[in-house]
Amino acid sequence: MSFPLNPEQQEAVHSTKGPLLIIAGAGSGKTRVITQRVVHLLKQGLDPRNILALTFTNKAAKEMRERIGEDIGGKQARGLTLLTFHSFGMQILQHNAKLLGYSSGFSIYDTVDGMSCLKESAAELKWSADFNTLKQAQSVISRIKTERSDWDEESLPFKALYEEYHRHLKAYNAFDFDDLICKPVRLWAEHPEVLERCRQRYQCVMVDEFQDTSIMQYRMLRQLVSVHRNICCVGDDDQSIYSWRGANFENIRLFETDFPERKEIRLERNYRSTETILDAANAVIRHNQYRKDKNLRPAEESKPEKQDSLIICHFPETDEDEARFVCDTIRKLRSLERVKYDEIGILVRTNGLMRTLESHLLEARMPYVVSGGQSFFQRAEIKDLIAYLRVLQNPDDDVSLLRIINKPNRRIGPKSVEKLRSLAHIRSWSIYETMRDMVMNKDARHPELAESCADFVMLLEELRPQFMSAPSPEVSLSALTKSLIEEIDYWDFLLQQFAERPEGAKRRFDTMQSFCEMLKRWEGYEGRTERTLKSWLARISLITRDDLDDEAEGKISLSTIHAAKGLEFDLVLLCGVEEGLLPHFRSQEEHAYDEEEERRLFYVAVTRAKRWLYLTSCGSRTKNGKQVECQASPFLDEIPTRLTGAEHELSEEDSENMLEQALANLPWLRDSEQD
DNA sequence: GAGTTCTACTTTTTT
DNA sequence: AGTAGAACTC
Repeated sequence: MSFPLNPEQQEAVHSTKGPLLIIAGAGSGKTRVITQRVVHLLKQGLDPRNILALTFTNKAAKEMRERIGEDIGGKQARGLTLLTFHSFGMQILQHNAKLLGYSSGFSIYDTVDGMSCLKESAAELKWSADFNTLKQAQSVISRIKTERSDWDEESLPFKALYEEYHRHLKAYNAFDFDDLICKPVRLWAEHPEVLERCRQRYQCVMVDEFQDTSIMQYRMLRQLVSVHRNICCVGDDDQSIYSWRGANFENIRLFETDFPERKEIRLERNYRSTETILDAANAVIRHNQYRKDKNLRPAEESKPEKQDSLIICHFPETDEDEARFVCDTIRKLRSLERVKYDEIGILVRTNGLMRTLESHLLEARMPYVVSGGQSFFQRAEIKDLIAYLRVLQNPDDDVSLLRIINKPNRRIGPKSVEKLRSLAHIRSWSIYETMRDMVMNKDARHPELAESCADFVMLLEELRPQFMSAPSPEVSLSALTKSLIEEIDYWDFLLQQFAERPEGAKRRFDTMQSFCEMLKRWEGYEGRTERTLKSWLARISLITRDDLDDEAEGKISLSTIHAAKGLEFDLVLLCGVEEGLLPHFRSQEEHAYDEEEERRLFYVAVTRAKRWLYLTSCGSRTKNGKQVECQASPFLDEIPTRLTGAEHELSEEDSENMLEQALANLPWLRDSEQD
């Protein structure tokens, strides 16, 4: 990737005034352009404090920060604001919490926390809502808050619940994910002086993955830059795969109308993939109607020494065969083409498909990492631990408090909780305040309740000052957290819970230990300015996936297509290219647009491949324990047949080559290390 | 209030 | 298949 910038890229980097829209096809060196542009701005003498760069994932932010650091040195980039949209929103809220009637130690609720809050709100309204209705309510509320839809017949019945939910959030001093965007927008509208300060500061704004912005995020941007209009958005409508969480790729068109004076640059030279793969990708995406027309073409400079391989479509009988085929292919290409493990990506549409693949990789002793899937921070034991920390930071957080009130068992069961709740309600206090008052004032009316709450209250009262004054030279947060785990004897609690399977308890306990290790590393990081509990909580509440993929080196990536966006591999194996999976059947019921999104997903998967692309589609697969018949995905037919080949049996020559390679690889003969 | 057994259903994707 | 929640028993 050390080619000089091509003319379009040059232009993008050097256009620093006024609105700029960069349509960047897959593999067109987008990240490089953004980082170079930042570097260029800095070299022009712009104060890094005046630059705001927004991304969608922590991973992207991290990568960009590293690349800028490499180019210009971290020191010169200090003060640069390079954040995810959500972190940016959170920062604004932290600085202005008071104006919204919050305090700055607020909690941030993920979907699960939000659901418990919603449940309580429903109970408050005497709704006997079942889980599915609540799920629906949650998605309606989110749609409203991202401005995907307005109140209509479908959502209106939930309006009372919506309001109650927000009353609860506020009482708990908590925000949900969507609040991190929509509250700052409202804050700016109601307090122009706050907006003005931001405008003054951020003279130059850049947005990555612009096609993933929601309408609310777009409004946020527009508010921010409407005066100086120095905004650069980089995106690719063909890679918009997040509309289910509010992404609105039409924002690209909105941008064109709102900023008629914009400059528009297209990056269509692809530095990543072989011509075969590009042809396939172009052919597929052409079937989409709602898109900006573009065509990826190979960059002239790109490597003629690499020969083009056909795209292999393979149709195994079952998912077991598919997994076996994946392992065989990896073995073969490693041997014949010397593909390295970390240049291999196995992509799937749904997390559910990973299990079989994983077990075969394990059996074949192939090193791999999974990205996507349940995050470290969503595991029950970690959520418990975080709930403790949150309650210490923010005692009004009833949701977190209730999560741990009886973990480990303190004889505060549903009955007691109900009582506490009604007492709290009467006085409009938080549950913690209610408990504390009861214990401290030896409430004679509820002796048993006060009795059972006493230890818990005393524990928290004792811990809070310690945590609040940490870190001090003597005590670190991580040490405190470790002792917290001891104090509550979580280990014992786990043993009880996993009486039958002590390994399960062990695993969970280890997870908690690694949480402490992470905290320790975070604390130890020298560039850190704030090491308080508050900032740690803020930091981790926006990490949903493990962006901390430390040890991906030398390992195969097993990933959902969504999680693979932005990555590239020499060899991509896309599994489960089946009707109902890709396109996913849930998408077929709804809008016509959704078929296009599924196609974009397929397109994203295809364009991850640099040299070899394998697509598999099974005759049947095990789903939820039962064997289900499968049909090949219609998307497969959109790849011109001249580009595809069926997988052939290994020829004699291949086998010989493989044997030869294997021998050459024997440790005592090998002279050069690989992987 | 805690522990046990049974049922139902899950996940499409993630900040 | 595995888990979470509900119902049921002590």
